[in-house]
Amino acid sequence: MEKSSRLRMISSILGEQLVGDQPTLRELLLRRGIEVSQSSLSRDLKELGVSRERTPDGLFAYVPPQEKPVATSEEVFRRRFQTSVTGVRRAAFVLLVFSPPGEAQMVGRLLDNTSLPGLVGTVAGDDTVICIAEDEASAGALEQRFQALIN
Amino acid sequence: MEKSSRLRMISSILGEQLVGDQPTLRELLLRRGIEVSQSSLSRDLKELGVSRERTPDGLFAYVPPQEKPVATSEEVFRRRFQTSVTGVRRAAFVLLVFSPPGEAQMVGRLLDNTSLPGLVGTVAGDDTVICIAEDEASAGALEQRFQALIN
DNA sequence: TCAGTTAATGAATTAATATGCAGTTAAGTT
DNA sequence: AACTTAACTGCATATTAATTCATTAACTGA
Repeated sequence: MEKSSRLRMISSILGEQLVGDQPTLRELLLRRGIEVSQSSLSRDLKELGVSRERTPDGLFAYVPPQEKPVATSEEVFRRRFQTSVTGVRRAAFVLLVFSPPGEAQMVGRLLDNTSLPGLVGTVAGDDTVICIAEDEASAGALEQRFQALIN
Repeated sequence: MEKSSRLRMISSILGEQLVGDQPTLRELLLRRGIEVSQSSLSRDLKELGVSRERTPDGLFAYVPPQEKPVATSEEVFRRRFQTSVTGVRRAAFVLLVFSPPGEAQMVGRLLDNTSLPGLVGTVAGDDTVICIAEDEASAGALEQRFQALIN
Protein backbone atom coordinates (compact mmCIF):
# COMPACT_ATOMS: atom_id res chain seq x y z
CA MET A 1 0.00 0.00 0.00
CA GLU A 2 1.39 3.30 -1.11
CA LYS A 3 1.72 6.02 1.44
CA SER A 4 0.62 8.66 -1.05
CA SER A 5 -2.68 6.92 -1.71
CA ARG A 6 -3.22 6.58 2.01
CA LEU A 7 -2.73 10.31 2.41
CA ARG A 8 -5.20 10.96 -0.38
CA MET A 9 -7.69 8.64 1.24
CA ILE A 10 -7.28 10.38 4.58
CA SER A 11 -7.94 13.76 2.99
CA SER A 12 -10.92 12.30 1.23
CA ILE A 13 -12.42 10.84 4.39
CA LEU A 14 -11.88 14.02 6.37
CA GLY A 15 -13.57 15.96 3.60
CA GLU A 16 -16.64 13.75 3.78
CA GLN A 17 -17.30 13.23 7.45
CA LEU A 18 -16.36 14.49 10.87
CA VAL A 19 -13.61 12.46 12.49
CA GLY A 20 -12.44 13.43 15.94
CA ASP A 21 -9.68 10.99 16.86
CA GLN A 22 -7.10 8.74 15.32
CA PRO A 23 -8.52 5.37 16.40
CA THR A 24 -11.74 6.27 14.58
CA LEU A 25 -9.84 7.35 11.51
CA ARG A 26 -7.89 4.11 11.65
CA GLU A 27 -11.14 2.15 11.66
CA LEU A 28 -12.49 4.08 8.68
CA LEU A 29 -9.33 3.35 6.73
CA LEU A 30 -9.61 -0.33 7.62
CA ARG A 31 -13.10 -0.45 6.11
CA ARG A 32 -11.57 0.85 2.91
CA GLY A 33 -8.92 -1.83 2.97
CA ILE A 34 -6.09 0.29 4.30
CA GLU A 35 -4.37 -0.99 7.42
CA VAL A 36 -2.11 1.41 9.25
CA SER A 37 -0.83 1.97 12.77
CA GLN A 38 -1.82 4.86 14.97
CA SER A 39 1.75 6.13 14.94
CA SER A 40 1.75 6.40 11.18
CA LEU A 41 -1.60 8.16 11.32
CA SER A 42 -0.17 10.71 13.68
CA ARG A 43 2.68 11.33 11.28
CA ASP A 44 0.34 11.45 8.30
CA LEU A 45 -1.85 14.07 9.90
CA LYS A 46 1.19 16.15 10.69
CA GLU A 47 2.46 15.85 7.13
CA LEU A 48 -0.92 16.85 5.75
CA GLY A 49 -1.00 19.82 8.11
CA VAL A 50 -4.32 18.69 9.50
CA SER A 51 -5.76 20.68 12.42
CA ARG A 52 -8.04 19.52 15.19
CA GLU A 53 -10.89 21.96 15.38
CA ARG A 54 -13.87 22.32 17.66
CA THR A 55 -17.31 21.61 16.35
CA PRO A 56 -20.05 23.86 17.75
CA ASP A 57 -20.89 21.19 20.34
CA GLY A 58 -17.36 21.10 21.72
CA LEU A 59 -16.29 17.93 19.98
CA PHE A 60 -13.21 17.68 17.81
CA ALA A 61 -12.91 17.28 14.06
CA TYR A 62 -9.78 16.86 12.01
CA VAL A 63 -9.71 19.45 9.25
CA PRO A 64 -7.37 19.50 6.27
CA PRO A 65 -5.63 22.84 5.72
CA GLN A 66 -7.79 24.85 3.35
CA GLU A 67 -9.64 27.49 5.32
CA LYS A 68 -7.43 27.46 8.36
CA PRO A 69 -6.63 30.92 9.78
CA VAL A 70 -3.48 31.10 11.88
CA ALA A 71 -3.08 34.86 11.48
CA THR A 72 0.50 35.01 10.30
CA SER A 73 1.88 37.12 7.49
CA GLU A 74 2.13 33.84 5.67
CA GLU A 75 -1.64 33.70 6.03
CA VAL A 76 -2.05 37.15 4.51
CA PHE A 77 0.08 36.11 1.58
CA ARG A 78 -2.00 33.00 1.06
CA ARG A 79 -5.27 34.86 1.16
CA ARG A 80 -4.17 37.49 -1.30
CA PHE A 81 -2.64 34.89 -3.55
CA GLN A 82 -5.78 32.77 -3.57
CA THR A 83 -7.91 35.84 -4.17
CA SER A 84 -6.00 37.06 -7.20
CA VAL A 85 -4.18 34.16 -8.84
CA THR A 86 -6.09 31.94 -11.21
CA GLY A 87 -3.34 29.79 -12.69
CA VAL A 88 0.35 29.02 -13.10
CA ARG A 89 2.40 27.63 -15.95
CA ARG A 90 6.08 27.00 -16.28
CA ALA A 91 8.63 27.02 -19.09
CA ALA A 92 12.08 25.97 -17.88
CA PHE A 93 13.07 28.48 -15.18
CA VAL A 94 10.30 30.93 -16.06
CA LEU A 95 6.87 30.96 -14.39
CA LEU A 96 3.75 32.58 -15.78
CA VAL A 97 1.28 33.55 -13.10
CA PHE A 98 -2.21 34.46 -14.25
CA SER A 99 -4.73 36.73 -12.60
CA PRO A 100 -7.97 38.53 -13.42
CA PRO A 101 -7.45 41.63 -15.62
CA GLY A 102 -5.94 44.56 -13.76
CA GLU A 103 -4.67 42.56 -10.81
CA ALA A 104 -1.32 41.40 -12.12
CA GLN A 105 0.50 44.49 -10.85
CA MET A 106 -0.70 43.71 -7.38
CA VAL A 107 0.25 40.07 -7.66
CA GLY A 108 3.72 41.04 -8.84
CA ARG A 109 4.15 43.32 -5.88
CA LEU A 110 2.92 40.56 -3.59
CA LEU A 111 5.42 38.06 -4.96
CA ASP A 112 8.23 40.61 -4.76
CA ASN A 113 7.51 41.56 -1.18
CA THR A 114 7.20 37.99 0.04
CA SER A 115 10.73 36.65 0.07
CA LEU A 116 10.21 33.50 -1.95
CA PRO A 117 13.16 31.12 -2.10
CA GLY A 118 14.66 30.93 -5.58
CA LEU A 119 12.70 33.83 -7.02
CA VAL A 120 14.92 36.39 -8.76
CA GLY A 121 12.40 38.92 -9.99
CA THR A 122 9.06 39.57 -11.68
CA VAL A 123 7.56 41.64 -14.45
CA ALA A 124 3.84 42.27 -14.34
CA GLY A 125 1.49 43.17 -17.18
CA ASP A 126 -2.27 43.51 -16.91
CA ASP A 127 -3.33 39.96 -16.18
CA THR A 128 -0.03 38.05 -16.22
CA VAL A 129 3.11 38.08 -14.13
CA ILE A 130 6.36 36.70 -15.48
CA CYS A 131 8.57 35.30 -12.74
CA ILE A 132 12.23 34.53 -13.26
CA ALA A 133 13.61 31.84 -10.96
CA GLU A 134 17.24 31.03 -10.23
CA ASP A 135 17.10 27.73 -12.02
CA GLU A 136 14.74 25.08 -13.22
CA ALA A 137 14.61 23.33 -9.84
CA SER A 138 13.61 26.52 -8.02
CA ALA A 139 11.03 27.22 -10.67
CA GLY A 140 9.61 23.74 -10.24
CA ALA A 141 9.39 24.14 -6.49
CA LEU A 142 7.67 27.51 -6.83
CA GLU A 143 5.29 26.12 -9.40
CA GLN A 144 4.36 23.31 -7.07
CA ARG A 145 3.85 25.68 -4.17
CA PHE A 146 1.68 28.01 -6.21
CA GLN A 147 -0.30 25.14 -7.63
CA ALA A 148 -0.96 23.86 -4.12
CA LEU A 149 -2.23 27.28 -3.10
CA ILE A 150 -4.55 27.46 -6.06
CA ASN A 151 -6.11 24.04 -5.41
CA MET B 1 -9.95 33.91 41.32
CA GLU B 2 -12.94 34.18 39.03
CA LYS B 3 -13.31 31.63 36.29
CA SER B 4 -14.52 34.27 33.86
CA SER B 5 -11.39 36.35 34.24
CA ARG B 6 -9.30 33.25 33.73
CA LEU B 7 -11.11 32.57 30.47
CA ARG B 8 -10.50 36.15 29.40
CA MET B 9 -6.83 35.80 30.23
CA ILE B 10 -6.57 32.58 28.26
CA SER B 11 -8.11 34.21 25.19
CA SER B 12 -5.76 37.13 25.62
CA ILE B 13 -2.67 34.94 25.84
CA LEU B 14 -3.67 32.85 22.84
CA GLY B 15 -4.23 36.03 20.86
CA GLU B 16 -0.72 37.23 21.62
CA GLN B 17 1.50 34.21 21.24
CA LEU B 18 1.55 30.70 19.89
CA VAL B 19 0.86 28.13 22.57
CA GLY B 20 0.88 24.48 21.61
CA ASP B 21 0.05 22.52 24.75
CA GLN B 22 -1.73 22.85 28.07
CA PRO B 23 1.29 22.59 30.38
CA THR B 24 2.79 25.60 28.60
CA LEU B 25 -0.44 27.53 28.86
CA ARG B 26 -0.59 26.65 32.53
CA GLU B 27 2.89 28.09 33.05
CA LEU B 28 1.98 31.31 31.22
CA LEU B 29 -1.07 31.72 33.45
CA LEU B 30 1.06 31.12 36.53
CA ARG B 31 3.34 33.99 35.52
CA ARG B 32 0.27 36.18 35.45
CA GLY B 33 -0.72 35.08 38.93
CA ILE B 34 -3.39 32.59 37.90
CA GLU B 35 -3.00 29.07 39.25
CA VAL B 36 -5.09 26.37 37.65
CA SER B 37 -4.93 22.63 37.09
CA GLN B 38 -4.51 20.98 33.72
CA SER B 39 -7.96 19.45 34.05
CA SER B 40 -9.56 22.85 34.36
CA LEU B 41 -7.56 24.11 31.42
CA SER B 42 -8.86 21.30 29.29
CA ARG B 43 -12.41 22.25 30.26
CA ASP B 44 -11.73 25.93 29.71
CA LEU B 45 -10.43 25.36 26.20
CA LYS B 46 -13.49 23.30 25.40
CA GLU B 47 -15.81 25.97 26.75
CA LEU B 48 -14.02 28.64 24.74
CA GLY B 49 -14.28 26.48 21.63
CA VAL B 50 -10.54 26.67 21.08
CA SER B 51 -9.09 24.62 18.21
CA ARG B 52 -5.64 23.10 17.95
CA GLU B 53 -4.26 24.06 14.59
CA ARG B 54 -1.07 23.31 12.73
CA THR B 55 1.48 26.00 12.20
CA PRO B 56 3.31 25.88 8.86
CA ASP B 57 6.15 23.93 10.50
CA GLY B 58 3.86 21.20 11.78
CA LEU B 59 3.68 22.38 15.36
CA PHE B 60 0.42 23.02 17.17
CA ALA B 61 -1.15 26.28 18.23
CA TYR B 62 -4.33 26.79 20.19
CA VAL B 63 -6.57 29.20 18.30
CA PRO B 64 -9.73 30.87 19.63
CA PRO B 65 -12.76 30.55 17.37
CA GLN B 66 -13.36 33.25 14.79
CA GLU B 67 -15.43 34.08 11.76
CA LYS B 68 -15.42 31.37 9.14
CA PRO B 69 -15.15 32.33 5.48
CA VAL B 70 -18.56 31.55 4.02
CA ALA B 71 -17.65 32.54 0.49
CA THR B 72 -20.74 34.52 -0.38
CA SER B 73 -20.19 37.16 -2.99
CA GLU B 74 -20.80 39.77 -0.32
CA GLU B 75 -18.06 38.14 1.67
CA VAL B 76 -15.68 38.12 -1.27
CA PHE B 77 -16.37 41.79 -1.82
CA ARG B 78 -15.67 42.60 1.78
CA ARG B 79 -12.45 40.63 1.84
CA ARG B 80 -11.10 42.17 -1.33
CA PHE B 81 -12.14 45.62 -0.20
CA GLN B 82 -10.50 45.26 3.16
CA THR B 83 -7.39 43.84 1.56
CA SER B 84 -6.90 46.64 -0.93
CA VAL B 85 -8.56 49.81 0.35
CA THR B 86 -6.65 51.97 2.78
CA GLY B 87 -8.85 55.05 3.00
CA VAL B 88 -11.80 57.09 1.74
CA ARG B 89 -12.48 60.81 1.43
CA ARG B 90 -15.43 62.71 0.06
CA ALA B 91 -15.94 66.03 -1.71
CA ALA B 92 -19.64 66.67 -2.35
CA PHE B 93 -20.88 63.81 -4.56
CA VAL B 94 -17.39 62.56 -5.37
CA LEU B 95 -15.54 59.89 -3.39
CA LEU B 96 -11.81 59.27 -3.41
CA VAL B 97 -10.89 55.70 -2.56
CA PHE B 98 -7.23 55.04 -1.77
CA SER B 99 -5.29 51.84 -2.17
CA PRO B 100 -1.67 50.64 -2.21
CA PRO B 101 0.14 51.51 -5.46
CA GLY B 102 -0.92 49.37 -8.41
CA GLU B 103 -4.11 48.09 -6.86
CA ALA B 104 -6.50 50.89 -7.78
CA GLN B 105 -7.45 49.31 -11.11
CA MET B 106 -8.57 46.22 -9.28
CA VAL B 107 -10.49 48.23 -6.72
CA GLY B 108 -12.22 50.15 -9.49
CA ARG B 109 -13.27 46.95 -11.17
CA LEU B 110 -14.44 45.59 -7.84
CA LEU B 111 -16.61 48.64 -7.18
CA ASP B 112 -18.00 48.56 -10.72
CA ASN B 113 -18.90 44.90 -10.61
CA THR B 114 -20.57 45.09 -7.24
CA SER B 115 -23.80 46.90 -7.83
CA LEU B 116 -23.55 49.61 -5.22
CA PRO B 117 -26.66 51.76 -4.71
CA GLY B 118 -26.10 55.34 -5.83
CA LEU B 119 -22.80 54.73 -7.56
CA VAL B 120 -22.73 56.05 -11.15
CA GLY B 121 -19.20 55.18 -12.22
CA THR B 122 -15.51 55.13 -11.37
CA VAL B 123 -12.15 56.11 -12.81
CA ALA B 124 -9.09 54.37 -11.45
CA GLY B 125 -5.49 55.53 -11.49
CA ASP B 126 -2.58 53.77 -9.86
CA ASP B 127 -3.40 54.13 -6.19
CA THR B 128 -6.65 56.11 -6.22
CA VAL B 129 -10.15 55.50 -7.52
CA ILE B 130 -12.50 58.41 -8.19
CA CYS B 131 -16.13 57.45 -7.66
CA ILE B 132 -19.00 59.55 -8.93
CA ALA B 133 -22.22 59.17 -6.95
CA GLU B 134 -25.73 60.22 -7.98
CA ASP B 135 -25.88 62.94 -5.40
CA GLU B 136 -24.41 64.09 -2.14
CA ALA B 137 -26.66 61.86 -0.05
CA SER B 138 -25.68 58.73 -1.96
CA ALA B 139 -22.03 59.70 -1.70
CA GLY B 140 -22.40 60.15 2.04
CA ALA B 141 -24.00 56.74 2.40
CA LEU B 142 -21.28 55.08 0.36
CA GLU B 143 -18.60 56.89 2.30
CA GLN B 144 -20.06 55.63 5.54
CA ARG B 145 -20.30 52.11 4.26
CA PHE B 146 -16.73 52.13 3.02
CA GLN B 147 -15.48 53.65 6.22
CA ALA B 148 -17.18 50.92 8.22
CA LEU B 149 -15.48 48.27 6.11
CA ILE B 150 -12.09 49.84 6.64
CA ASN B 151 -12.40 49.98 10.42
C1' DT C 1 -31.76 25.50 59.89
C1' DC C 2 -31.12 22.02 56.65
C1' DA C 3 -31.56 18.85 52.81
C1' DG C 4 -31.14 19.53 47.88
C1' DT C 5 -29.01 21.73 43.80
C1' DT C 6 -25.58 23.61 41.04
C1' DA C 7 -21.12 25.09 39.54
C1' DA C 8 -16.37 24.75 40.00
C1' DT C 9 -12.31 22.53 41.12
C1' DG C 10 -8.00 19.22 41.49
C1' DA C 11 -6.13 14.54 42.04
C1' DA C 12 -6.10 10.45 39.85
C1' DT C 13 -7.14 7.95 35.98
C1' DT C 14 -7.97 6.92 31.29
C1' DA C 15 -7.67 8.13 26.55
C1' DA C 16 -5.42 10.12 22.78
C1' DT C 17 -1.40 11.64 20.44
C1' DA C 18 3.56 12.07 19.48
C1' DT C 19 8.13 10.14 19.15
C1' DG C 20 12.65 7.32 19.88
C1' DC C 21 14.28 3.57 17.90
C1' DA C 22 15.12 -0.50 15.33
C1' DG C 23 13.85 -3.10 11.36
C1' DT C 24 12.60 -3.17 6.42
C1' DT C 25 12.66 -1.97 1.76
C1' DA C 26 14.04 0.27 -2.43
C1' DA C 27 17.17 2.77 -5.10
C1' DG C 28 21.50 4.25 -6.02
C1' DT C 29 27.01 3.66 -5.59
C1' DT C 30 31.38 1.64 -5.38
C1' DA D 1 27.71 -8.30 -4.66
C1' DA D 2 28.43 -5.25 -0.69
C1' DC D 3 27.66 -0.93 0.91
C1' DT D 4 25.38 3.35 1.55
C1' DT D 5 21.34 6.32 1.92
C1' DA D 6 16.75 7.71 2.58
C1' DA D 7 11.95 6.81 3.14
C1' DC D 8 8.67 4.36 5.60
C1' DT D 9 6.90 1.58 9.16
C1' DG D 10 5.32 -0.55 13.81
C1' DC D 11 6.29 -1.30 18.55
C1' DA D 12 7.01 0.49 22.86
C1' DT D 13 6.99 4.44 25.40
C1' DA D 14 6.65 9.34 26.55
C1' DT D 15 3.90 13.17 26.39
C1' DT D 16 -0.31 15.54 26.26
C1' DA D 17 -5.29 15.90 26.90
C1' DA D 18 -9.95 14.47 28.50
C1' DT D 19 -12.75 12.52 31.99
C1' DT D 20 -14.14 10.35 36.31
C1' DC D 21 -14.76 11.08 40.90
C1' DA D 22 -14.88 13.23 45.32
C1' DT D 23 -14.94 17.60 47.52
C1' DT D 24 -16.16 22.28 48.42
C1' DA D 25 -18.68 26.57 48.32
C1' DA D 26 -22.60 29.23 47.19
C1' DC D 27 -27.21 29.37 46.63
C1' DT D 28 -32.57 27.76 47.14
C1' DG D 29 -36.75 26.68 48.91
C1' DA D 30 -39.18 24.14 52.62
